[in-house]
Amino acid sequence: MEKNIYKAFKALGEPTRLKIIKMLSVQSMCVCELSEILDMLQPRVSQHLKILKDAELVKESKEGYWVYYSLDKERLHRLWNQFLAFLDADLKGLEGYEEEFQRLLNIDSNERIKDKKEKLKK
Amino acid sequence: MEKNIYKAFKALGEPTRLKIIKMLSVQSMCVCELSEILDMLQPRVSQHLKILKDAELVKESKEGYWVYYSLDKERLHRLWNQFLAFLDADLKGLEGYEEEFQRLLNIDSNERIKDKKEKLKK
DNA sequence: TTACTATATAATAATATTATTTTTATTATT
DNA sequence: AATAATAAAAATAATATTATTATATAGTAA
Repeated sequence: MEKNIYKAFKALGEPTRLKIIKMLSVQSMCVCELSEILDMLQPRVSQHLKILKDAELVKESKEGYWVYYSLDKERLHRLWNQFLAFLDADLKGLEGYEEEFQRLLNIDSNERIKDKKEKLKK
Repeated sequence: MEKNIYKAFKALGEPTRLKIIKMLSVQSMCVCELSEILDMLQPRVSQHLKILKDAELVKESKEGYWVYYSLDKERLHRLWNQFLAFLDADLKGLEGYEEEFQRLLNIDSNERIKDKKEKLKK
């Protein structure tokens, strides 16, 4: 789940792919149209589309020669909601943060509280 | 504006930085706390924090030795709104898409309409 | 079949990013 | 002043990403 989030942000965090996404927000297009409109070589467009597809941000449909790509707007909203949920999630029990949670407890109960105690003395 | 968007997504699209962001969602922390909780070397944490700061996703405040970092949640919402506005924006007049807009017009008026005409003939 | 079009994949070179190690700067403490 | 703690910056090595060039695949048409 967390991996999906950073994968999708990574896919969005590249200028060529953001341009492709913007073009697909206008209308669905095949690779050759994207290639011509963006004035980029076809393999470059295909490679970036693959990354966007792996991140589930675009969908494809074949029509004859052509492979039409479209923006998955529903997925975009889901991504953001997942991200917000990830930020809101309790660290305790959050997958992949078991050790971080333990170390955070130690920090809290040692350093920080010790600091506070010292400050209180003054 | 568009550059800010992809820069922020790029900053979010990396596992170490996403972890830092998650930790800061729990509470503000100084570099040494992040470093210990995440079990990472200090320069690694500082470098990623710099990238997050450049993307304006975190804010810093100095207290004695310590530099405390906090998550700019308001900025996160602004980022997403900017992104949605970018997707909704009319291509005509959108900064940085002047040539793409022209080429899209040509595509539309040539290839696609030609295709449609041919299909209508059948 | 043969030729043609669109797309994907593979290979390569150029560039960028990441993590570590080392050094420097700043602030606090003795 | 001298020392210690925190953080940033610089240097380096390892890795990953990007764009291009070349090749392969798949659908279509003659």
